[in-house]
Amino acid sequence: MRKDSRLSRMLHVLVHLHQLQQAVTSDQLALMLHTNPVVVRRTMSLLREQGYVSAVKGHGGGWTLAKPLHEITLLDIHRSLSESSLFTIGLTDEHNNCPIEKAVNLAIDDVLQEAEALVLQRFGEVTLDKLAAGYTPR
Amino acid sequence: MRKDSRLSRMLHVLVHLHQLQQAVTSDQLALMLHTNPVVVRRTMSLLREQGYVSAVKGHGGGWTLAKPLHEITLLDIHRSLSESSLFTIGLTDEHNNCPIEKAVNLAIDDVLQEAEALVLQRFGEVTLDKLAAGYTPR
DNA sequence: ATCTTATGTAACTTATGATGTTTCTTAAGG
DNA sequence: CCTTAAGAAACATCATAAGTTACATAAGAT
Repeated sequence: MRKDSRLSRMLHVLVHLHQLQQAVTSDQLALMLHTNPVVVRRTMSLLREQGYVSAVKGHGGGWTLAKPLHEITLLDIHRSLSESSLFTIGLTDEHNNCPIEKAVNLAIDDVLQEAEALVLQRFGEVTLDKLAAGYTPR
Repeated sequence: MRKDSRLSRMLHVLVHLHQLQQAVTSDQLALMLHTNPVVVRRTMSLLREQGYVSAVKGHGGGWTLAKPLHEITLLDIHRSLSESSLFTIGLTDEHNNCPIEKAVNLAIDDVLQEAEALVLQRFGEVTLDKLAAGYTPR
């Protein structure tokens, strides 16, 4: 299945924005991400809506951080980007009255919910300044 | 993103095969899953290759369990179906030499690997006879 | 032997959502 | 007024599970 690489891309962008300390245009970010400026604006605008970056039009404009890196976690960015599930596994809903289907879905969902909770907790523990400093795994 | 519901569907099928105690045709399973027999064969054949079910052609033929439910785990079926990742999140590989990209990917991958290990462990703990008996979450 | 029933399989279409692209509008500084 | 930037609409592309069509193959029934 096609992967959603927006989290990876946006984290990459945010740390660069911090290091550059000046407005960066969508065109420049697009070059950095090997994509095009419309994709950058589309994704960055989700972060702007949540107050993590701000955008300025016209000469000297572009994108800047609206919060310091240590106040932003992976979870913040993940939540800004996606309302959809973390997993490629889906449940079926073919029979509302089949106890076997219910048991199967319950068993799978039980595990996935536990795993999702773990991911969200871990994402919440990592602030972006740790990425700038060179992240070392647990 | 489109979900992969094959695990849910196949578990459902396997428990039904156990309860029916007789060969069930792809047409019958397709009715059960609200799909068509070719999709059933395509997916079931992955389980046949791993020895969890067997298929017989001709009159009275169809699919039967090749192992008792208590010898099959969710992990067994999951592994039979998918070589692809469990997560919708993907990493980027746009710059091999950017330390920030490396740190970002490492941070994300670290979390996802921990979560995947958890899922696989939990899947390995659940045998299919537990689903037949009415699964109760942990 | 032939017919019927079933799986096996190849080839193609569909659906979904991130990604990519084109084009135009709007805002702000020079 | 020109240039530079984001904002936004509309459409194309890509990958993959799912769906579909068509035909081949095997095994029991008659």
